[in-house]
Formats: sequence, structure tokens, C-alpha cells
Amino acid sequence: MITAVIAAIKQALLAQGVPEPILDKAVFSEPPNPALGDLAVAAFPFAAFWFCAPPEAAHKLAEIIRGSHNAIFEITVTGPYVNIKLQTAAIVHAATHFKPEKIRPRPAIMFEYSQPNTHKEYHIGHLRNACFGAALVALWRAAGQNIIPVTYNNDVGAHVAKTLWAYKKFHAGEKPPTEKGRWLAGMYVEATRALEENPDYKEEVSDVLRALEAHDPEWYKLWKETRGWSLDQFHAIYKKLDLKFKHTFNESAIKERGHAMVDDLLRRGIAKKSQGAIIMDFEEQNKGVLILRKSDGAGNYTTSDLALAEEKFRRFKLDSSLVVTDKRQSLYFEQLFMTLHAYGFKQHLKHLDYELVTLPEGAMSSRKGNVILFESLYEEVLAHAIAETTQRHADWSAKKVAKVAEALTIGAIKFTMVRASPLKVIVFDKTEALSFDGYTAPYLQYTVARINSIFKKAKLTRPRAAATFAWTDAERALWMLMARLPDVIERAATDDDPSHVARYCFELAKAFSSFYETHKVLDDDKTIRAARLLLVKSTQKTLQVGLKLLGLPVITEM
RNA sequence: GACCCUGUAGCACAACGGAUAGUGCAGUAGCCUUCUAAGCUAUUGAUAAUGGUUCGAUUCCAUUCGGGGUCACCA
Repeated sequence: MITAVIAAIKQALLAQGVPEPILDKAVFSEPPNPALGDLAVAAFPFAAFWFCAPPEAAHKLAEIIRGSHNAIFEITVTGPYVNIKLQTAAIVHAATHFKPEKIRPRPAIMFEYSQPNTHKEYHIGHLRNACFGAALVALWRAAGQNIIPVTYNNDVGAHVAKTLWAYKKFHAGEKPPTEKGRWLAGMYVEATRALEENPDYKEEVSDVLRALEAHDPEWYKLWKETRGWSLDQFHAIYKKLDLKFKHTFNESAIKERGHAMVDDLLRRGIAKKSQGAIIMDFEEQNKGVLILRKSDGAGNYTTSDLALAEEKFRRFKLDSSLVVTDKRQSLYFEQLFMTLHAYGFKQHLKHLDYELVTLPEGAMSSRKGNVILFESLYEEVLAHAIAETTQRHADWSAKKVAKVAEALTIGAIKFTMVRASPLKVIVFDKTEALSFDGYTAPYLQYTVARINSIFKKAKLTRPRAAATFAWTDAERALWMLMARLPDVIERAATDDDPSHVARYCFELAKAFSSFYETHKVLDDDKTIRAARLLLVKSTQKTLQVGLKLLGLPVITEM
């Protein structure tokens, strides 16, 4: 609705001879004080165009804006600003008839995120990728984009050789515990340390890698079994996080094709040999070199990524392909896409990056053993959530507590990953992750639960409000906030930044809490009660749209 | 050394080049016989530095200083 009003205003200005470049400079914002209005326009660009002082331009502007859209109720000029008050009934209508703006009507985009390594730890760095990726998928879909979310398992390579080497050397014949994937991942850490202490082991690991690449029956069997453990672990994590992919690619299935493509690139003179390896040389563009095949003849991740790109377009009818990883791989993907384009790829390829997750003491490192695993974080937050919930509901069954605590845990974990801009490094702080107060998912979930509780008491009362109902300022502010949801989604999708939605949800929840303190919903007056029920029901629905975009579970009672 | 990101209160984050730089945590002072106090209300406290562009700069540009990352065989 707000978008429509702005469009109508621009149309009216255009009809009055204001050229588009001036309109593009026009800034529509919220007035600093809600009492001034719902929408503000600064007159500065128009003053320059009309050759007059800004306050004078504001008056002229106000005259043109008046009547440009029937949702406009009142216009006041404050110095160089035009403040517009909208019809409350129009705001309520917009808030209760939410329809996401379809802003991205482009064809199918493959959206690759969550690229875990089998035989290795799944830590909170992977978690950010998963949460950020899933939120973007939801957001782009809400904005009308056709998204095909896929994941890619790095299930072959040096890391696998390391882990399996350690497995045979130090743990042969041991009985795996229940959580096999996690147990296996521990061996990667062990291998890294052992290799550091004793460089002689390097040759042994290389032998394992060669044996694996040659599909040596014994090693292959072990690889297949252990790979299954990791994949089971990933499935369990995805189930907890509620991630759904249309397709899963595996490096092991495409690596051979990658080698063929490297041969092809070499044959056609696009790639070249250097120091025994096959590389793409981008030194002239100041973009370094990309190793397509190692000097020992083995492939690396690049080898497979060539084939992965081909496989994506072969299997799916796509307009473009997008990969989400942390920003350390930005140069790599630039090089990879340059290589693919040189190879003949015409399709649009894009890399979307976000900042790292680090710890207060610095970067996470398997070698140093200062990695926070997803599972241990989950367990810790869950224990805290159970304690908090039990404390508040002594009468609840353990089962009920557990169910709520799980939803709290997933919400809290996901929210810490998307609450700030993707450009910000997340310095992971455990105390913060365990906090359920303020700008956190539990606060949002709590708001939904509180509203539920009202309806439990309200029984059969039907929410409704006449167009002429006299809303208080706090109520009107809530309605206005709700009416902004489509704009928030549009901005978040355009900026590839789910944190806009996170902040919006928080603002809405805060506005509700503030309202809740000072207004009785279940008022004795039937008209007031019905109207406020409509307000809180709409608030709940709107909040749930936001929670869903961020992948946060709804809790009906907490 | 080159390139990319970043610098806002004790900490974590907001602010499409526009009105008095907002919020959370922590701190301080209040609020539970009334729809859930995981809450509300009030309050202390900040744009790294210096120039420039502009009617107007936290935002854009330059330089300096700080933090993070990448730059050939790990993914």
C-alpha cells in the first residue's frame, strides 16, 4: 500500500512536468515523530528543480501530492518536509490483506548453499551458511522468485584421506558410538595434529588419497561406509534446522567428469601446465592463478566444481546459478566463473558471500581444537532452554517442556546467525547465544505465544473493526508497522539481507508488547474487544510471516 | 606488498546523502491481587582522525590509523 502511494505520488509529479531524474532523487521516509505523519518527502531536490527555497518547494509539492492517492488523509508542510498522514482504514486494510510484492519475476535460479565436508566437523561456520541460505531462499520466494535450493556434499578429497588414514591407524576395529558422524569428524582433528607433529605421515596420507582415487576395494568400502555416517549426521542436522533441498549433489559422482573437462581445457589451450599442475593463469587480470589439477595428477575441489556447474545446467532448466559461501572464497569463485565462461558457459553465474563466524579468541581452527560444533551448541542451548522453561512452568510434563525447549533452541540458534547484516563478522559469544531476552528469537516467539493466550481466553469472539473505529496511537502504530511488511521483504530480497526481516520482527514485537502493557484486549466493551482482537490477530499473523522467512519455529505456548 | 570487507556508547547492532544518530545486552531507578514479567516504563553513554564534495555527510571521495580476510596445489 505504501509502495502504491509512493508510485501514485510520483505519477502525479510526473504529470506536473517533474522529470524522472528529479523523482529518482526524491526521498520517501518515515517522519522522525509519528505524530507528524506516516510518510515524509524532503523537498530539496524539487527546490533545485523549481529554483525556489525548499520550504516553498514543499508547499508546491504538497499541492501536487494532495489527492494523488485516495489513501492520503492529510498533508502538512514542516519546513522543507512534506508530511503525509494516511487514512487509518487504508492502513488497516493493507495490514489485514498482506500479499507479498512479486518483485523478481525472473526464471529459475539454482541456489546452492550448505556445502559440508563429509568426514569432517559440522561447526557453527557451516551453521551460518545454512541459516543465511535458507532465509534467502524463503525471502526470494516471497518476492516471487523461482528458486531451486540445492546442497553439495564434498565427499572426496584430501580431507577424506586424512580422516580415513587416522581411522585405520588409530581406531581400527573400534566399535563406533551412536553418533558415528561426529565420532568420525574427531579423527580429522586427530589426523591434522598427528601430521603436524610427524611430517613423515604425509606420505602415508597421500597413499590413502591415491588408493581412494583408484577405487581400491578395501579403502573404497571404508569410504562408502564412513561417508554414510557423515550423511546421516547431515540429515539429522537438516531435519533439526528444517532445511529442504530440491537436490543433493555429491562431489564423488562428478569428479571424473571434472577431470575430463580439465583435459579438454588443456587440449583447447585455455588452461596450461605450470610447475607440474594444470592451471588457469589470470595474473594478467591481477586475479592470480587457479589450479585445476594438482601436480601429483590428483584433482582438487576446482576439478569437481567445473563438472558441478555443468551438471546443474544439465539436470535443471535454469536461467542462472548461484552459490552461497563465506567470503574467503570470493576470489576463487571469480576465477572459477572466468574459467567456465572461457570454456563456453553462457549462463549467468553468481557467487554470494557473507562474513565469517569467529570466536572471541580468533578464527576457529580444527588444528587448534577451538571449533564449536553444531551439536554441542545445540545441546548447550537446549539444556538452558529446558531449565528456563521448567522454571516458568513447574506443572508441565517433561515432554511438553522438551518440545517447547527444542523450538526455542532452534529459534535462538538460527536467529543469532541472521540477526545482523551478512557483511558483519559474527564473533560468536556463548553468553549471547544463551540469552533469551531482548533482540532474540525467544522474544519474538514469546509474543506469538502471548497473543495465543489472549485468544484462548477470548473464546468465540470474532475479531472485526469498523472502518471508523477510533484507534489509539499505539494501536495505529502497530497497524502502520504491519502495513510495511511488503516493503521490508522487498528491501531484504533486493539487498540479499535477511537481517532486515529480523529487525522488523523485533520492532513489531516491541510495538505489541508496549501496546499490551497499556491496553486491555478483552475489554468489556464489545466493539473495542472485537477491534483489538483483530489487531492482535493481525499482529500475530504478520509476525509469523516474518518468523517463517527466518525459519524460526512458532511456539503456541511458552 | 596487492586486492576485498570493516571501524557508531563497556559489548552487540540500526540509520535509501536529509528533521533531535536509533535499538538490544550490561548498569541505574521503578512496575506482577488485572489477557503469560522470556515483558513494560524511565535513565547514563557513541559516529577512529584529518581534509574534500554538497544547501545538508555516520553514509560519498582522499589520506592516516586500527580490525578481519584472500593472494598455487586444503575446501
